[in-house]
Amino acid sequence: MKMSKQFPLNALRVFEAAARLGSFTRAGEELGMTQTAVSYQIKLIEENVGEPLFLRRPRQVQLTKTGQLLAPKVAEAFEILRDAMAGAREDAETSLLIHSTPTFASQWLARHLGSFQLRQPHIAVRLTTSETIIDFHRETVDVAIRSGKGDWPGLTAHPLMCMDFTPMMNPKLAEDVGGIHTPRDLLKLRIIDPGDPWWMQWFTAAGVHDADLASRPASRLGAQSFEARAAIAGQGVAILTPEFYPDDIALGRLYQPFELRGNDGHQYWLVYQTARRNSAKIRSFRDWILSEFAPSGNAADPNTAHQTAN
Amino acid sequence: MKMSKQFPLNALRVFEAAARLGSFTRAGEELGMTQTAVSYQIKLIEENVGEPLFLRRPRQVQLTKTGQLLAPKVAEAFEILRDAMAGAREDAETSLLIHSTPTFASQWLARHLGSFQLRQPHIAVRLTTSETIIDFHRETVDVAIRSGKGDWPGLTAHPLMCMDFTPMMNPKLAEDVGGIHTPRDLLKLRIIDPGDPWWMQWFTAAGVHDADLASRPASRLGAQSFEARAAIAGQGVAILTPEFYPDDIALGRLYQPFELRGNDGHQYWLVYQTARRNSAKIRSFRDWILSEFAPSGNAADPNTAHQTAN
DNA sequence: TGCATGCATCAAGAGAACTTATCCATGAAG
DNA sequence: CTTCATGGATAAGTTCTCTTGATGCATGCA
Repeated sequence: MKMSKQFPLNALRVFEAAARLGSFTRAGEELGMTQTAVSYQIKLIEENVGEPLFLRRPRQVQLTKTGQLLAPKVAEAFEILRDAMAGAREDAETSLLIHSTPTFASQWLARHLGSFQLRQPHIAVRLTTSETIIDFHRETVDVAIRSGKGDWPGLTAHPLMCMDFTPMMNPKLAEDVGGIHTPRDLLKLRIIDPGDPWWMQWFTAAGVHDADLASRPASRLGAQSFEARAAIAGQGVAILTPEFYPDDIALGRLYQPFELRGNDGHQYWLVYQTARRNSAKIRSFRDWILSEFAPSGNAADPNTAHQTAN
Repeated sequence: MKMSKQFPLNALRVFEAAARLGSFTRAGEELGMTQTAVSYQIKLIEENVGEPLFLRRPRQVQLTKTGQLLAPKVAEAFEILRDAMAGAREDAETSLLIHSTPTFASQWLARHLGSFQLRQPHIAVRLTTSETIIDFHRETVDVAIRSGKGDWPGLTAHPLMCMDFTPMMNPKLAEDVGGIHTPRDLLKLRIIDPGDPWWMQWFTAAGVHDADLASRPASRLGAQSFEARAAIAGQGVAILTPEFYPDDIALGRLYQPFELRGNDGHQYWLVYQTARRNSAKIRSFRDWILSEFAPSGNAADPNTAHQTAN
C-alpha cells in the first residue's frame, strides 16, 4: 500500500486551512486551488479517518467533534514544519562555508574577508583550511579556493590569481652578503625549502642550470606562509608568490631581487558546485571575490569561469 | 504558483525517513517506494531549501549542517501528525453518538443499552435526545432513532418497532370504577392528554364515534413516558405503546384493557447516513439493535432497510 | 581485480490531483 | 415570497507529479 494513502499529507494541509478558515472556498483561495479540490481532499482525509470531520452547513462548514480534536494538533505540526523550513532556508542563506588552502587563507582571505562581511553583513562566514583538496561530496562546504588547473568535473572554477613565484628575502640579509645582483648570488644564502620544485624551475628560467639544490639541507615548512615568515626573519631566501606579501614588501621586510617570475601553469581558483551556481550566497561571494581581483575599478566578469562537465 | 511547490510536504516525509535511516534505499523500503523516488524527492526539497541536505558519500548519505538542523524538527512535526491521526481514528472508532426521541430513549434504550456496551466495551456511547428530528448535516451524530415512515433522503432506515397504541391504566383505577368492560367505559375516567390524535383514532376503531374529547381539560405532558407515569400513578387512562412498559405490566401497575391497537402508519426506525453504512461502529450498533428486535433467536436481517435516494 | 552496495540519471508511464462545468440548497434581500 | 448570492457536491476530463525500471558510476570489501 502506498504511504500517501495511509497518511494523506496534502489532505492534512488542506484540512488545516479549511478548519482555520471555516470555509472550503476560502481555504482553496489561500492554497491556490479550487474549492472543488479542497472538497476532494477533505473527503480523502475523512475516508482515511473513517468519520466526517466537517458538518456541511448551508453557507459554512463546521468541525465535528473529531475534527475539533484533530485540527489544533495538525495546526501545531504544520507550524513546526513551517518554522523548520524557514530555519533551514535562513541557515542556507546566511551561512557561508568557505574552504581554502592555508596559505591563501592566511595571506589573502584573512586580510580581505572583512570587506565581504561588510558588504554582506547578514552572512555568517565560516572558514576552514586544509592542504588537501576537499571533496564537495564529502564535506559541507559552499565554496572553495584551490590551486590547480581549473579542470574539476562538476565544478565551476573562476581564476583568481596566478601562482607566480620568485625568490624573496629580507633586504638586510642581502646587504649582509654584499647585495644580490645576479641569480647566482642567491646560492650564497640559505635556501628555504630547496626541495621545492619551484626553485629548480626558477633557476632554470634565470639561466642557472647548475644549482645544486638537492645537496642542501631540507627545510620544508609545509606552507608558503611559514616560509615567508622565515624569510622575513632573515633566515634565508624563499621562493614565494609576491602578491601575498604586499605589507611586508611595503614595510621593507621582504623584497624581490629579480623581476623574473616563474609559473608552473597552476593558479588559484574559486570553485563551487556548478549545480549550485544560482545560490544567492555563492553568487554574492563569487561576485565579491572576482571584483577584488578584477583590474581596479572594473567589475569582474563571471564568464571567465571554467565549467568542467561531470 | 502551486502550494505543493512552496511547501513540499511529501518530500519532507521522505526526508524525515532518509535522515533517520541514513540511507535513501532504506527510506524507500520503509515508505514503500523506490530509491529513485527518494532521490527525486530529496532533490526537490534541497532545491526548495536552496542547499544540499545530504552529503552523498559512497555507501551512505550523511546530513549536512542544514540537514541536521532540519531533521529533528521535521521528525517532531510528523510525530505530532501521526499522533493526531491516530487519535482521530481512535475517536472515530470508539465513540458512538446516538440521538433518539426522549420516549424511546427512556423507555427502551435506557433499559437495553447496557447489553450493547457489554458487547462492545471499547465503544463509548453518548446519547442525546430531542423531540425534533435532527439533521445529520447539522449535528455530530452517528446514528439516530426516529419515528416516521422511513423515507428520509440520503439516509438508511431500519424498522425497529411499530408505534402501536392502546389505552393503558393502573388496574386499581379500573376496579374503582367497577371495571372496564367496553371501550365506552373509559370515558368514565380522566383521559390523559385527550388532545392526542391517537385517542380519536383508537375510539373510532373501537366503534365509539361520539367521544367528546375536545371538551375535556387538556393535560399534555409532552412525552409519552410522562403520560405513562401519570397512568401508573392512577391519575387516569393514557394511550400508550405497550412494548415500552413490559416491567410495569409485569408488576401489575399498568394494564391494557382491550386487545385493540391503533396504528397511524408510523414506526420507530434506526437511521444513519447511507454514505457511512460501512463504519464499524455504526455497523455494530445496527447489528445489535436489530438483533434485539428480531424474533428471538434469529439474527436480524439488515436487508429490511429502507434506503431513500438523495 | 571482481563483486556488492548505494546513489544519480533518464525516459516512459500510471495515477493522483486539480480544473471546468454544472447542480443544488440555503439564507438574505427586494 | 420570489430572486439572487453564497458555498458546497458531483462528474468528467486534463495536467503533471511522482513512480518505475533500466542503466551507470563510484566505492569498499573479499
